[in-house]
Amino acid sequence: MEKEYESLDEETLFIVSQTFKALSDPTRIRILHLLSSGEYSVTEIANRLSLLQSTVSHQLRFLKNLRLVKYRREGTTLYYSYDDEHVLNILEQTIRHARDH
Amino acid sequence: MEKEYESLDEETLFIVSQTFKALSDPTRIRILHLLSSGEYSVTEIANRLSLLQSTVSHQLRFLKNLRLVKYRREGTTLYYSYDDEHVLNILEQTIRHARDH
DNA sequence: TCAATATATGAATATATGTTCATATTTGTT
DNA sequence: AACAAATATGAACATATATTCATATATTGA
Repeated sequence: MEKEYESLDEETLFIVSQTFKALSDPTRIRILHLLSSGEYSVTEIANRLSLLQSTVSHQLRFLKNLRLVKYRREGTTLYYSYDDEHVLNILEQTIRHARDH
Repeated sequence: MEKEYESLDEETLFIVSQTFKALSDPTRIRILHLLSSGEYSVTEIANRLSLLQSTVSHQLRFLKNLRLVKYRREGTTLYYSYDDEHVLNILEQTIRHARDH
């Protein structure tokens, strides 16, 4: 029934907490959820979600550092998309779980 | 391939962010991970994880408010255990994911 | 090279959060 | 009622965090 307890090493603890921290902010959740439907430029994300360009850029940097998103350049425009299917699955799974209240 | 985008309502966003916030702190992760192996009293949790009783109590209240843990009384002792299998699964899944670095 | 567009950056601010200390509360025992 | 044991609570503090504003950087085209 219950699993064997194995204490968590520092590194695992850090990675896990960072991952969930990324998913704990409403703005980042909205950005990641939008990216689950395709790729969007910074400006598009800002417009779609009614956020300042600066806010989006800051949060994308955060997500980029954790390798949760990636981008592709086209001229002066950067198209962002998700880069961690596992984490995105967890997010979408939790959204569904939250929706059936 | 990509899922249809459906904007998140306030309530869903709140629940999801709160859930991940619970999982974003190392202390709470350690407590929940310990509870995944059985039920423990506040003092036992504090001793096992080398935390102050007060710290554990505060964090357990946090987790209790989100209904992630529950307790059972036996005299003056409260035995805590997890109360949300779905969230615990997500945590354990992410720990495994983080471990194979 | 200049202008226009898209994005990034840094400082400032306000707010949220985790831990600690001291103490209160609750329950059971004598 | 008095005491001990287990847990909860509240205030204080230090730190982390998200957003905003102003500005910098980078790319393209004329």
